Amino acid sequence: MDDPLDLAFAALADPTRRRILMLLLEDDMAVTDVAEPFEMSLAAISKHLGILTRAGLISQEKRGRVKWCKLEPEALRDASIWMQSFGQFEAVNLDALERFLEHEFEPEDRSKP
Amino acid sequence: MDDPLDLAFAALADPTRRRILMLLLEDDMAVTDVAEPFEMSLAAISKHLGILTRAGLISQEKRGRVKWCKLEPEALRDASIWMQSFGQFEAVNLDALERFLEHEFEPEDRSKP
DNA sequence: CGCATATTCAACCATTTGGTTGACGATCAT
DNA sequence: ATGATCGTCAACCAAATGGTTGAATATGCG
Repeated sequence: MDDPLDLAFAALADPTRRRILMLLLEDDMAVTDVAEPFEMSLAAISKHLGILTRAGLISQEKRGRVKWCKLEPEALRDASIWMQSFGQFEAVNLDALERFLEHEFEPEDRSKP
Repeated sequence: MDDPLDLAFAALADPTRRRILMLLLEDDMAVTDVAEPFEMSLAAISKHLGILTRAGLISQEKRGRVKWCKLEPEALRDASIWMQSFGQFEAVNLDALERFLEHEFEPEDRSKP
């Protein structure tokens, strides 16, 4: 039951946890700051972070009394590779991603508050 | 809770269901034939197939008394793009990627009666 | 018709999940 | 030392999950 794929997919199945990953995409964050935008107790967020950590999707490092959360894309890559084992999907995935990236690579997009 | 990404990732989180998808990669199959390699009741497999169907990962079509199960690659597309984007986020325009991913969280349905 | 095959349904069960609250151990600031 | 802040722990709860059985519903076959 602790198959890495099980853990990764199960972790990704929760919208709160996907939102957390998006937050961490911008920057490493303290647990309290991760929790701030959610209407949910700090303990609940702490649990979600524990699940993401066990799944390998993030890492946590305590410095002082602050525990910093950092995105770890490697585990996602494994899950991604699993999907690519569906040969027929690979082309679809990569094509779609490529189209997206190509479309979004137009300049002057770095002006985000 | 019926966010397509929730359903897709939750469906993929179970090893039995991933094995079923692998089986269907080879060919369309009847429910009984899908169940054959598993040491589990037919009813359990039928439930798993229902979950995969609601997630859009497979489709089921009844012909005669046999219900044929067929892989549906399209639903995997969004989940796969989501994952691959995270896995490769270092290489891309972060702002554009974030805007792209943000679209997944638009159903912020906090309008509870 | 009558029987076998294919699949689901319904009720039940144990375990997991996602959340709460309150107490607690660390750590920093004054 | 005192107190505020950061985060987890423990106990609890409701709901969902993954499985089981046994009955029920189609459908095909002889």
